Formats: sequence, structure tokens, C-alpha cells
Amino acid sequence: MVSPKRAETERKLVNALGEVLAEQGFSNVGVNSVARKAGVDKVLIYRYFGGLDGLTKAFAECAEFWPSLDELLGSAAEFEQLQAKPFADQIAEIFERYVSSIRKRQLTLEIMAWESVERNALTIELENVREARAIEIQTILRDAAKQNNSQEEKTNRPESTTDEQAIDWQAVTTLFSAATHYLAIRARHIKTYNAMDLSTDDGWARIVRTMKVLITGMGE
Amino acid sequence: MVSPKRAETERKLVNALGEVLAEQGFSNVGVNSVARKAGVDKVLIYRYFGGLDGLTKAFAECAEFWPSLDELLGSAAEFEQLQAKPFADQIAEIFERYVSSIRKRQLTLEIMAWESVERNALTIELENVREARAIEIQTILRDAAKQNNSQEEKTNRPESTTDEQAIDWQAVTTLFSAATHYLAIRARHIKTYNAMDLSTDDGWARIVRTMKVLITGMGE
DNA sequence: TACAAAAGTCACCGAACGGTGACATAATGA
DNA sequence: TCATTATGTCACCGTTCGGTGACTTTTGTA
Repeated sequence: MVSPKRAETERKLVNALGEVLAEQGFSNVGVNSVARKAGVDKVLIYRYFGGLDGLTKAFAECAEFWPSLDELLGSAAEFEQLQAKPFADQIAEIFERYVSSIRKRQLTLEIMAWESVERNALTIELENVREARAIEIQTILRDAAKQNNSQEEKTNRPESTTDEQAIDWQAVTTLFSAATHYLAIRARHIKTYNAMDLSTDDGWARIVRTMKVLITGMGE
Repeated sequence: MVSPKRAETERKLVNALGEVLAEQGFSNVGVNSVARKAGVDKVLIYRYFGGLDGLTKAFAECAEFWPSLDELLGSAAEFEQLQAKPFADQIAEIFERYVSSIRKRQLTLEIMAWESVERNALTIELENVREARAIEIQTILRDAAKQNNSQEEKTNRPESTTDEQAIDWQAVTTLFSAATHYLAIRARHIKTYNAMDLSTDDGWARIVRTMKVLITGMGE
């Protein structure tokens, strides 16, 4: 049985962690700063969560840092349309949504930067969610791809399908998501990278367009 | 006029900064830790460099964090051979060398992680060197590409050249280098990303191979 | 209502941080 | 030789850090 007062305090602390993280960056996250932000004594972090790591874990489990499947695949109707397109277009379109989703999530970007530096309860949880989400999407797309392949097999170009089989889609998505993360993280502090403007939508549009060109070129 | 004793002390401090950075990460870099590592009083950091930022700047200017042009393009003879190949192959081969060069440089990876978090004298200097190096290479390759294009124009497929003109090579190299950096940075602490093994050369070989496949597919 | 447990407050600890002033010593130039 | 400057050592400042013990207040319940 948890008293409502305690639940309220815990909620304050968890929220405060997110606020400190978003406003001051992970290097300023500590028992003192979080407790101060929550307007609560820091001793409660130890009593309720066993320390900052426990609080971090609670934060990791409650918040939604990652784009949802819906956000990436669209509504059921949109996904239907998406599946009708060539496989390369599907990947390209999903990454287009992925880029805009990631760029919006300032808090997630902060945690991803944290991830680059150390492993803790929060970054591990983020890793888990991301890996699971990635596998989910890959599974969905692979199923869709098989349908497409079997359809095309009945009609024409039998060699094309064997070519597509050989493509290392996992490596492709790894490359693209890694690039997306890096550029989104860097874009928080710098304006240009490799002489490309990362501060505007236009610059990012070039990135997305190039992803599409690269993928669609592969299958041919 | 700088006394040899002072020069020696400055050298100690600059080296110590690099050692602390490599051994303990940037979050542990401070006047106390660096001075301790150098076996020198921290007050000398303020007196000789005006503070940690000045020392950082000195460190940034003296060390070589970045792969040299030779390292990426190879010797003169190798570069000659490289230029004979199709443009896509050139890019692919350079990125292959880039990946292995970056992966070796632990200190550079540490600074790149630092770059993801904040801007200071060191990260700004690293940025400058990288941007300059990137432009250098792009210029060299563009010149090589023009020669290739003009040669091909005389022989066959005139449309192909216009297609290649339309390719956003800057965005391509941005994508690939960003992905390389992100994966190399993450590989310091995690074993797999997107279910790909980043701890072995084989995993990285898949990345490099996929880069090559993506690029060579573009031109066709 | 009485009482024990939970919730919350407060003061304090040792350690490390960035930063500074005072001092002793060695090297330099007039 | 003597005064000046540069070099290096040391002690100390205030602040913040993570962490803990002792205390008061509130709450639920027997």
C-alpha cells in the first residue's frame, strides 16, 4: 500500500529528473540538483528509490522517449498505402518519419548524448527500448517484403529478388539510424557539419532525400 | 624568451591532459586531476595557460587527432591507382580507410564524445580540423571526378554524367561520416547496436561493404 | 484514542571541486 | 653584487558534491 502523499513525492522527483536533464544536461544531474528542482529533500531519493540510479530507472520506465510504431508507420490506412509501395520506398519513408520524430525529442537527444558517454540505468533502458523497437519494425517490414517478393516472383524479374535477398538491410538501417542520431545530437550545439546546415529543415531534407536515393539505387 | 624549465612544465601539463582524457574520460578532466597527473601544482595551469580552457586549447593545437590525408588517400602511387577507379569506388575505398583510422584513435573518439555534449576550446579545434580536412578531400575528389566525367563524356553514356551531377555527394559523405562517428563512439561501451556486432572487425566489415553497395548503386 | 510506522525536515559529514594569495627559491640582468 | 623576475610550493578559501543520522510531523490503524 502506497500512500498518496508518497506517490506524489515520487512523481515530483521523477519529473524533476526529466526537467533537470532537459534544462541543464546530464552532467548536471545529481541528487542535489534533482531534489532542489523537485522542491523535496534529497534524502527521499535514497529512501524511496535507493539512490539516484533507482530514480533514474524509475524515470526510464515511466517516460516515453522513443517514437512509437504508429509515429513511424502511420495509421493503419497509411501503413496499408505504404506497404503497396516498393520495399526501398518503405524504408525511405519510415526514415523520413524517423528523422523528424527524433529531431523533435529534445529530451531523448539529451539521453542519447548521455549514452555516448556512459552506461547507466537510464541509457540501458533506452537501449533496450530502441533495440526492441528496431526489431519490431524489421520484422514487420520483412514480412511485408516477403509478400512483395512472392508477388513479384509470379510476375517478372526473378533475378531481382535474389539480388534483394543479398542486400544487408540490417547494415543499411544501422548506418542510417546511426547517422540520424549523430547529426541530431550534434545539431543541438553546432550549426553546420561537413559544411551542411543542420539548423534548418532544408539541410535535413537533403539528408533524407539522399537516404532515399541511396536505397532506391540499391535494388536496381 | 621561454625558459626550458617552463617549457618542460607546460609539456607535462599538456600531456597530462591527454592522459586523463584517455584514461578517465572528459567528465574527469579538471585542474586538479590534470595537475595531479602531471605531478605539478595546479596553480601553474592558471599562470601559464590562464586556466583549463587555455590548456585545452594548447592541447588541441599540438596533438594530431585526425587521420592525415595520406592515411585516407594512401601514398602517391596508391592514390594514382585509386583515381583510375570509378568515382563511387574511390569514395567507398576512402571510407573504408576512414573507418579503420577512426576506430584506432581512442583519444579522438573520447573527444568526439565530448563534442556531442559541449563546445569548448578542444572540441571547437577538433571541429575546425575536421571541417578543413573534409573540404580538402572533397576538393581533391571533385577534381578527380571532373576528369573522369570529361573522359567518359567523350566515350559514351552522356545521360549518366548528368545523373551523377545530380547526386548530393556532400550529403552522402555527411551521412557516412556521421554514421561512422556514432558507431565508433558507441562501440567503446556497447557490444551491439541494432543487433549488429560492433566489437568485431566482421561487424564493421558489413558496415563498410554496405557503404560501398549503397554508393555504387547510386550511379547506375 | 493511543501508538507505531511512514513521511518529511534539518543539520551535518568528508571529499573533491575551482580558484587565489602568500611565500620560498632559483635564474636573470644591470 | 644586488634587485628583479620567473618558477614552483603550500595553505587556504568558498562551494558543491554524495551520503547519513537524528529529529519532528503526519498518517493509518488496532
